Amino acid sequence: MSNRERRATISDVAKAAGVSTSTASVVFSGKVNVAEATRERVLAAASELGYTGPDPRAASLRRGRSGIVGVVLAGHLRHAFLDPVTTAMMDGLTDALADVSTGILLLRDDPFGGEAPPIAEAPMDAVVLIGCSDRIREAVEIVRRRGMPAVVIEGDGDDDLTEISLDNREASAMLARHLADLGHTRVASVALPLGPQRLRGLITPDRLDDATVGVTLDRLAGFRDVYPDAPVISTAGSLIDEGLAAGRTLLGDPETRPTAIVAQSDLLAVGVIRAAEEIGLRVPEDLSVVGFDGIAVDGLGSHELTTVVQPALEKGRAAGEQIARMLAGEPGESVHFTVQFRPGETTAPPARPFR
Amino acid sequence: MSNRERRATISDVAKAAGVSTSTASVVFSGKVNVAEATRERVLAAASELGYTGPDPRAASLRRGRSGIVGVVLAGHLRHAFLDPVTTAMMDGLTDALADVSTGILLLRDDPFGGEAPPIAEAPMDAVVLIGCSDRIREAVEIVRRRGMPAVVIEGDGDDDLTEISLDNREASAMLARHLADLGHTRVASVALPLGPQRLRGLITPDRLDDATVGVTLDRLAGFRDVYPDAPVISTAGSLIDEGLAAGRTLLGDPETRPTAIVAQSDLLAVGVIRAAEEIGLRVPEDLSVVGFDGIAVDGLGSHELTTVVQPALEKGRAAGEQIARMLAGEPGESVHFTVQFRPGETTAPPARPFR
DNA sequence: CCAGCGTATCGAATCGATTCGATATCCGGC
DNA sequence: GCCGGATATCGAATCGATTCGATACGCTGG
Repeated sequence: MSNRERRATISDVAKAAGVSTSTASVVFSGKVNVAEATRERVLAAASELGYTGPDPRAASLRRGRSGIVGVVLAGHLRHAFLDPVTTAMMDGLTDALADVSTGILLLRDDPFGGEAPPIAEAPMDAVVLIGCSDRIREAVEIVRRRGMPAVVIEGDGDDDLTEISLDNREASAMLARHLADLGHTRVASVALPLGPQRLRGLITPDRLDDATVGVTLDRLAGFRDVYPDAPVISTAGSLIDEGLAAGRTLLGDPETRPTAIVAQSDLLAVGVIRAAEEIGLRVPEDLSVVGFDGIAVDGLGSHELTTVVQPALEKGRAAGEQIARMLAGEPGESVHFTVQFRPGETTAPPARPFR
Repeated sequence: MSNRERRATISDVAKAAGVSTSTASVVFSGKVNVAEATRERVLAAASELGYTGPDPRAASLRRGRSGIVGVVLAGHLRHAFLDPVTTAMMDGLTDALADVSTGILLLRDDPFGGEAPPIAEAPMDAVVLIGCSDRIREAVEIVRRRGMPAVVIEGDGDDDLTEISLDNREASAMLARHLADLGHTRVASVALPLGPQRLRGLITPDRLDDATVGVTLDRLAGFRDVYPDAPVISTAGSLIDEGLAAGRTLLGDPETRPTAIVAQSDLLAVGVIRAAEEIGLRVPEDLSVVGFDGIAVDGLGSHELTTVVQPALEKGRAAGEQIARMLAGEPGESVHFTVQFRPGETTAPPARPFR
């Protein structure tokens, strides 16, 4: 009711109930037995005074825990959440963290070099870093200095931090080999962004040198293990529209047109297939396409794409579990996941075996 | 370096630098002038001791602010972020909040009646409630008692809380009238969920009584303003696949088939169009379809759908701005937004004007 | 009837910073 | 040479809870 008055504190409640603040405190935290009568008296006093429970700010100072786990996503939020893999990971993460945290703090990885980045001054107990740009590296350094547990998902781990990884290279090689086994020799690839600038276009050796996104590089390396000299186009993100644009470029010239395309994500693959359909190519008869991720996308019956399924939800969950462990004082353990090949209906032997 | 030792505090730093803790404090907060020499001495001592800046927990207790704004989304996270409107709002929100907050705390609106809901014990300065179920009502109550500013986006506001709203009813009526003007008399609608159970199927009067989602009801009311008796099917969410399923149901029987369908979201509309195409109906010749939202969806050239465009980003931004105002001590003001009609190529006069 | 034990409550220290009024220092001006 | 007024620094109170060792009390068993 009272608007401008100071809010009641636990010692006000204690006083009103005729007990010590310590007793009042345990009534709320429940960590110690309290006589039923006392408990009721305190609760009554609390509701009398409009006390809504311990101030989380004070509690977190005293306990040294705020119950908040931060998540840093590479790139802008809107962009990140467009990716089904990211959302699935977030889902697994929140799930695994439910017991140990009240919520997930979404941190912008500040593009502006403003005084202090949020990651340096947010009241959190631990951090999960998802995706990886050069900025992440910096973030890891800050977090480490602050002495809080951190888990990196799909970052380029150099040293001893806990990370959740995927066999990107092997998986990509497996997909490429699948195409090679079918007899494809003229193959191209559509890649995820190479760096924070998200430049589109053919990947050249010097662009590779500047690249910072580990996932892209690993998947590319796997592809190149099988097709060392094949052309690769980078995109601005894992989007159907990006795959469409890249597909148009790759398929534009009938002379140089590949017979198969390895897309670094399912969404890109869908875009490539659209591009093929646009110009009258049939998939898989005229063009084979493989993706990566194995996610179900709304509006696309998900059963046809030949791809590898990555355990996105489990990755998030694993990250959450490691955070929970580390908060409990145990050391974190890196976890490595493996994809599963899922044959679909978008690959077939090339129409006119080349050569 | 030291692993198990107590972390350095600001008074350690002050001692090492030979100044008072108050001086050391202002070196970090920058709120008061400090002589350059002193500042450097303190900074040197800090880095010497591995001090990484004031503990956010302590700071937030003292200041009474944690710099965190909570966001409660109806339903599960994964689901919420699938909706482009939600992500756009989040974008606007984080944007407007950048100055006043270090990050957005994603709160689950706990499905389990576990002791204390996160919203009651998270250390945040204000809350934004998005979407509206009955649970939100409860949440508002808690937040109000805790005395923190709150803004509701598209909730069913009863009393004096600050809310961001949209002219859902008028907009829907406008769309329906557009169809009426074209001559459609046999019209149906595909609605968003009515309640947290997200039941699919024909909406009956008694189902309406139990409905809790304001947006759905408002859009439905607008539609019924023009077509009072038309059939309406509810879906489990704003998804292409849901629109597809509903479309199949509505269009299944050639006898009762409508000549136009009002979908309560663009994604639903896309699904309906797919359903029409499946059974060989042409849009708009055989079936007119209108949507709602006016968002650009990846993978769908967005230029054809007849719809209304809602300022999703601005809604989020407005919410953020109101939060910022309220945190500055000014009273919050509700903001009402208006959609804009965007004619597309999915509506036309009915093929055989009925009757 | 008393020793011994378990349970409920209490006191006081502590978490780590921020902030404001007070004090010290230094300068120019008269 | 002294006073008024900036400017920089300091002291101490305070934010609101949690926690642990100590105390008081009631009960059981010998």
